[in-house]
Amino acid sequence: MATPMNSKSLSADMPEIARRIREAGLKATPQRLAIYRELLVTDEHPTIETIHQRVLAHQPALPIGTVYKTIESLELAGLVSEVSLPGNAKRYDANIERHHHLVCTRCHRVTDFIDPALDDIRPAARLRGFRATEVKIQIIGICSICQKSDPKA
Amino acid sequence: MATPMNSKSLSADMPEIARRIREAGLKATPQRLAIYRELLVTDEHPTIETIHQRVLAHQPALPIGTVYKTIESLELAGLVSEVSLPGNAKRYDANIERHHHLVCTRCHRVTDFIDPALDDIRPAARLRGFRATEVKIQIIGICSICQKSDPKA
DNA sequence: TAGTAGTTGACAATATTTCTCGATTACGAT
DNA sequence: ATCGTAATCGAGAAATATTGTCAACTACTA
Repeated sequence: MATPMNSKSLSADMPEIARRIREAGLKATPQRLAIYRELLVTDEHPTIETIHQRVLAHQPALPIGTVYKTIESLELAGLVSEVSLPGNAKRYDANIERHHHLVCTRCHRVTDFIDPALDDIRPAARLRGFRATEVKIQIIGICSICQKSDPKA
Repeated sequence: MATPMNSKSLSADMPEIARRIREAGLKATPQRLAIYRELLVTDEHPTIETIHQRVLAHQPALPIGTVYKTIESLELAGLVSEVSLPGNAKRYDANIERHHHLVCTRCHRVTDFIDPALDDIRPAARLRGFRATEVKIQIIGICSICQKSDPKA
């Protein structure tokens, strides 16, 4: 399999972003391009609130309701996925590759983590009729940055 | 290892529930007993709203704010844990044993799933300094009940 | 270039969670 | 058994997060 174009390489490539949106059956409006782009250029799994603040830097006066609706349509189209994490607000991710998450309990940063070995997990025999389509793994712990800042805690 | 007392066996054993609460350093108030009990007798990972409705059957006029505060204190005491799942409201679980979750995308039921083999997952070498303390696994798919009601979808 | 379905903007409404503070209560110490 | 006290509860306001409504607008198709 060829290396898929990753998120970062898309950061300034608006025509490519527009193409993806149209390919998914959605209209390529400037609001959608800007919002989708914010999700593509970050790996921080931002909330709607954070996405909104960042898009405002480029698109003044974009109402937050539009961010909600846009994320919803991107999610239905399969371009974006909700990430279930502790906390009040939902978080979103434009990384469609199969990947897992490292969750730091101290700084709450969530890092993407790709490991094909984990993808092979198939506890099928024990699932008593459950037909699994996907496995999501969260590794909870302390990230390297937090360990350095206070190694013993 | 002896079989731990599971949640179901506690369902009507209020003295034992009170003992656990005191052991965790909390006062054993009637409200707390009722709320903690609701979480112990179900495996449905209910929301605060659902817990509130169920407790109301036994304790009329209990305000929902008290449910929020009680769940928070139980969580801080380590008796209850938040379960991160898709959806708007947080969900809670009194099952402290190490376990994972089967998430049905059709009926949204979440079933506990214990598999010691999965507990051995240690992707340490690839984690570049991340110190893992816990692995949470969600198996996403279609549960057996939903498969029967519409096998091909 | 016009028609149309899909989308946006403005804002109301609802849902979820946290906070404040005076009243009450569980529990250890008398 | 009663008291003192810190923890907890009850009531309700407030803050935060999300969804809904609908008229105006616009990207895309023909």
